[in-house]
Amino acid sequence: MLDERKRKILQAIIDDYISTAEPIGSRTIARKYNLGISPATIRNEMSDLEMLGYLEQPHTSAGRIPSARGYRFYVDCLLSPAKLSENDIALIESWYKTKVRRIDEVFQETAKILSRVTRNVSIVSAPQMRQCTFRYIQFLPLDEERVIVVLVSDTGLIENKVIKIPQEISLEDLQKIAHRINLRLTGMSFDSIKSSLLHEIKREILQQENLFEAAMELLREALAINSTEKVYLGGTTQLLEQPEFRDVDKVKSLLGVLEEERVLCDILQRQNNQGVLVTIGQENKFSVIKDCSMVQATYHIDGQIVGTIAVLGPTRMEYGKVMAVIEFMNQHLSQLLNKYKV
Amino acid sequence: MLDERKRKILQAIIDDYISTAEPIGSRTIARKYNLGISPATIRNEMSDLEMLGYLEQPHTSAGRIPSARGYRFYVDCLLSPAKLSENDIALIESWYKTKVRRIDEVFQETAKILSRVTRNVSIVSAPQMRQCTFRYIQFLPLDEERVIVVLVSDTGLIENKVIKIPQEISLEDLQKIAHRINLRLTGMSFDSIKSSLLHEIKREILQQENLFEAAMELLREALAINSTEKVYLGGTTQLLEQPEFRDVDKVKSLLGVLEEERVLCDILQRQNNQGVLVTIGQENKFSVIKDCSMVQATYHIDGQIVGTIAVLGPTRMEYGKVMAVIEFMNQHLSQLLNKYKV
DNA sequence: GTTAGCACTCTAGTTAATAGAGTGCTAACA
DNA sequence: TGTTAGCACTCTATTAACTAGAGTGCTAAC
Repeated sequence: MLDERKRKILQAIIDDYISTAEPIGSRTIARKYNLGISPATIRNEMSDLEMLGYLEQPHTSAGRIPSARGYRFYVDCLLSPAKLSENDIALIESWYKTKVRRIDEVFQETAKILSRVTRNVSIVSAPQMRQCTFRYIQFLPLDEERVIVVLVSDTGLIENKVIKIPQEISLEDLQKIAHRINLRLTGMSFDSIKSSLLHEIKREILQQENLFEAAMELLREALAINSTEKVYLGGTTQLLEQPEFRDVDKVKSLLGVLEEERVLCDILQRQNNQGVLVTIGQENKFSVIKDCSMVQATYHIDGQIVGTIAVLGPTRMEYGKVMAVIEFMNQHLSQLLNKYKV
Repeated sequence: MLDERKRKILQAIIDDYISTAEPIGSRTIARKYNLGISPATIRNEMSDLEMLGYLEQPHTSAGRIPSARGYRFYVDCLLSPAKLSENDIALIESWYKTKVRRIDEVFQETAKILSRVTRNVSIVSAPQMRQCTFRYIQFLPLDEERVIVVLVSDTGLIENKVIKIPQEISLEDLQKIAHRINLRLTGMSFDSIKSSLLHEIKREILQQENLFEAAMELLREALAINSTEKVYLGGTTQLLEQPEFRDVDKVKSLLGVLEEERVLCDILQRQNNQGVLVTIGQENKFSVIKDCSMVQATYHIDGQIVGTIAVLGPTRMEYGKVMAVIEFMNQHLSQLLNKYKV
């Protein structure tokens, strides 16, 4: 659709704008990039590119900047698949190694690394337990009134919670109940453990005389552990580095949104294909980030979607690098999680 | 030291400055606060107050603003102990109630509430396990290569971690070891569990033939769980609301610091008395927050210091309200934690 | 001791002027 | 026909000059 020369000029403009954040004029292009044509010719081409919607002008006598459509074309057609630099890879791997591995630390650390390498805000959603498979439930003693419920998933996720128990139930009772529950639920996905099933188990335990009611309550509470999805955020400070966020009010509105965990979950779109997804400007559903771009990928365990990692920044983003980082980190994280898996 | 009239004027100026963030002139004071004296008189008094170091002038023809010393006097002598409004109390309690109680959620929630009510940044340090008492250690199965170590403290803190086990050790072996360890360590503070003691236990287990080496490694790893102190941060966005942080660079440097968990720990000073501690401007040891003030309190369980809650904001802070909130939340949190305690 | 009056100071905001970057058009050129 | 040089025109950002306003500090009167 675009001839070779237009592509080259568009690429030059976008590359330049990404690194300088300043509108680019025809002279600059002619000087910096040896395309063998004069500024005047470039001017004509730029005018065409603007007509076609790939560029826009902040005002008449300024240079051009890429439009959302320009970025889209850049990402889809102009970007050669970049490889991460040796340096970055080494950096990433060393960071991962230094930290002790508790599973939630892995996510926190991933968010941190992502933001440092890309110099943008990162969002990492942890696997939702509800998508995992039930492995077992266990009760540990705490005191006369309370026990610790430990819920373990197939993927090695562990949740614990302190809950009250009625006086009439002993720890031994609970452990018996846990045993029964485990027999019935092991291997099922948390999602498929519906209340109908719980009713069945309840009937079974009913024969175990009077403790069913309390026990059921307990179980329901225990299974409620995994209701909220966890999201890890990294490098919100990076926002302030970007010239497009020189304005405090802009930062404020964006940071405000990022603090809301629920909104974050919504922003991340679950997707099923393995690739890296780039959303540019208004393509985002949420108006707060309509002048931001997001690069995200979803990681899997055994083909099951478990979570998403993403980088959020201004539309003027180093797409090539960010995409490479996201891809690399995604693989890395998947590997790491598979180690934890049974 | 200051006569009644000077106090009244100083109080008026600081009150006004706290709410407006603008330098105050003598006319304004005369108009807003009915002190029964003319602007000229107030001017003289203000001049005195400046000489004494309680006020300062941004430039000759501007009004006066409080100095750090002025704030200090205000906090120490002028502030009548404020009570929280019914409204705020209701708000706080409703917030606490809505959330499910997992112990780390309590801290996260506390940070959030603190920042919302005070409209400032809040910092909450969680109890360090090392200051708590060992209750028991338990191993739960995960797969052939890994087990989950669960560490439970006296205060109801629970830590878990997935660790590798050498092939030659069975889960039963581990449980025996756990039993022995528990016999020896229960009731001791984590801090007092030194390597010398571990050596002793090692010798004991040694008789249990070949698994001591691996088991010790395991235990050491397990006990390392609680090495890092956890800090919860709330409402960093609130910073941007304050006019003193209109400047992006200021925000950047402060937010950058707040992202470093280690620095946060250092900023919070452990203190032994029960009261609320106010640190104003340069009184802070850390230069990054030298134009900030901090209000903090330390919460206890059984007289043991376990953690700190704090509010950080510009020196121009609603000290009265913030102090009241900190005090209230501190008590509230202590109660809550004592519920979790054995 | 308090107050009114007044000259003086400093800032923040407004206006005016200027330099610079960039465009678009026209006409010449290969 | 595509490319290029030249030039007038446009718009912004920066600087400089100016002004209004708020506030002080001093003096003299009450």
